[in-house]
Amino acid sequence: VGTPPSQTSSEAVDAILATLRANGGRATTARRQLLQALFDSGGHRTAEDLATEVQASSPDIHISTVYRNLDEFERLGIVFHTHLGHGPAIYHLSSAPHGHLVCANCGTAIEAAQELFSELSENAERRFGFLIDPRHFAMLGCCHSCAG
Amino acid sequence: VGTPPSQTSSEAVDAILATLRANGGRATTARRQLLQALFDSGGHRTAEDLATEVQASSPDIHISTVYRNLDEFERLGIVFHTHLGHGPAIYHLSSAPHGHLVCANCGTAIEAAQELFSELSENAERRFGFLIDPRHFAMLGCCHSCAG
DNA sequence: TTCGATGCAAATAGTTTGCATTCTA
DNA sequence: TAGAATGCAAACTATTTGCATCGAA
Repeated sequence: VGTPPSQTSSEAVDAILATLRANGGRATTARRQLLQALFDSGGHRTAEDLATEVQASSPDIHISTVYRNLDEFERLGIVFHTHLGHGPAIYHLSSAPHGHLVCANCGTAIEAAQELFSELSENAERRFGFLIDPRHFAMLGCCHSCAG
Repeated sequence: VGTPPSQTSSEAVDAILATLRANGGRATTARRQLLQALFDSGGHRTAEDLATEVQASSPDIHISTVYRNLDEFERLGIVFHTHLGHGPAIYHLSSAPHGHLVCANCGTAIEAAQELFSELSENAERRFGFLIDPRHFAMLGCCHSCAG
């Protein structure tokens, strides 16, 4: 489910909906709006954030529909969810894979490209035969300004 | 709150209770039993596991008491909690700091010493001034046997 | 015109909180 | 005997599910 940079977000939404149809799914208003919200807000949004956003234009779209669609999109590899700490999961498009560094003190989240984790991945594979996926977790710690 | 290897677990429990008293806290049955359960089971237990364990000898100890005491112990640096994935947090004594590698497929958790993360920590500090604490998070991925 | 998707309400899991009571120091 | 800790019930947050209805293909 690639998203060539030349596409507008609405073209990208249409492309995803076409993929959905091809998989026996249906292109509904809720899905179109949710995808548009994901493209528009490009970042760390909770299911509730996204629900609020789509409800601005379609007030009847229920949060359970948002959850169901986010799950479905995730199953298809279109979105990803991460836990930045306690509290709600955050969702984003999976087009730009990255990990997160979250300050335990102030909550600031830094996006970190996968290659930051490459040595760790090599270590884990060599020692344990374990293949790390740095996208799923947030890494806690202390950010520059909180460390003072 | 060091725990010299020569101590028995019950001596270690007494030492922690003494620390608690020194901090204006009180040495209650619930706390003694909870600490003993933490020492006995040396590893990844949920609050509910620990409650069940202490309830074997003291059926009236409530899960909310367990949560309150785990929080208190954590504030004092005696225990640590981690999230291995969705579902309940797991608690352990903080004496042996380690991170976790959790298989997204089968759920197996590998304990990994902090030094596995040393290059990642250096990278994060150099690039973002971010000080990683690898204990708080679990690292998802795929274990040796699931990778096949 | 079928069956996938939705809205709603209710259930669920994990954890936290308010408050009267108990027990440690 | 003061006030820390407890037991209990109820609240709370994030998420999931059952079911009747709606709507896309």
